[in-house]
Amino acid sequence: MNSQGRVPAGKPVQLDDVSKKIIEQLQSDGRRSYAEIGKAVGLSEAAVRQRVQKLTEAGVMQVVAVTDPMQLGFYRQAMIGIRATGDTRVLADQLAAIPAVDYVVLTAGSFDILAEVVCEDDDELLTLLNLKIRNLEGVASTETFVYLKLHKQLYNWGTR
Amino acid sequence: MNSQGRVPAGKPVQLDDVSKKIIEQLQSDGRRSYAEIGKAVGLSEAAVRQRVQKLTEAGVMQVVAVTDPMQLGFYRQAMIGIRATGDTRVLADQLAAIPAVDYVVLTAGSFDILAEVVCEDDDELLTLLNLKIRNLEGVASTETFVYLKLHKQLYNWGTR
DNA sequence: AGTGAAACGACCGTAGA
DNA sequence: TCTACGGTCGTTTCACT
Repeated sequence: MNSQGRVPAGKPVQLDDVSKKIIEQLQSDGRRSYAEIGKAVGLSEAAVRQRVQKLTEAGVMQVVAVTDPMQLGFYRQAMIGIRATGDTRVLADQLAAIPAVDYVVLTAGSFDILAEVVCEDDDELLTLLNLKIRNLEGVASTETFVYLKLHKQLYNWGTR
Repeated sequence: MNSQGRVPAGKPVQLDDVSKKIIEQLQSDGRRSYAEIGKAVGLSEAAVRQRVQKLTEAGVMQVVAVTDPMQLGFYRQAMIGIRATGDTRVLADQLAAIPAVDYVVLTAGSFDILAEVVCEDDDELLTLLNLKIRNLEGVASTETFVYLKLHKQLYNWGTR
């Protein structure tokens, strides 16, 4: 069970080179078999499986399907910078509850919150902005950055 | 092979409910077996396998490992808003080539480019900003939004 | 933490509706 | 595009190191 957000995190984990290699293997193909990964990293299948299980339980890594919004008919994406009053965490919760909002981060800088939204078209984006987001209590002002082209999107944070 | 970015995209695909359910299954666990998914969606193992293959080839979906930067020792993340001169695509290419940059999008608005960076600490972030990003030709000015708390992060764009 | 082996289950290709 | 089926390979469990 795990479609939303990042895992709460278990214990801090120190990764050796072998675990990093295992993660790299799964980053290029999440369905690669443990046996095949084992050959690539020089470990038995069972050992690979144990490590993957631990890494997953610890919240270091998870294997999931990621989808392309464009291919699914969501042609408008945007990042919305929000200047807020009051507790930004409360506001962030409300934003996160909106289905079209797929990313919320609290920031330091001229915005307090950055929220990424995925919409079918400009109409939906406008409605979302004017009737939902800007109506939330604690939203002082917003600035919208409509996506023209998604240029790079990495999922392999951290191993680089 | 596919660790970087979004697939160039094949043909536009119209998804029926069954395919959407298959994607949902894989979004909650990318290693769930085709047989098990078949039971859940009422299809044979072979049929599920065929659909997953097509969805993957079409670039609608991919199964990959995603990792948590924090757990891997990258304690500083930030979004960098960039105002640019000249061709933003050229600049975006240069940004994308920097390993610490995991996300680059060309936008309309008061920034021309948004780039997310993953760093080990403030030192690395400072170096990155001052010596790499702000030195790139075509960067007029930048604004940095240091992440205080990542609040929501969805990978299941598009099915909602 | 790791290996190896045997039973089981998943995966893959092909044939056929 | 789906089901059915058989061969192959991956996974699981367990005893052992």
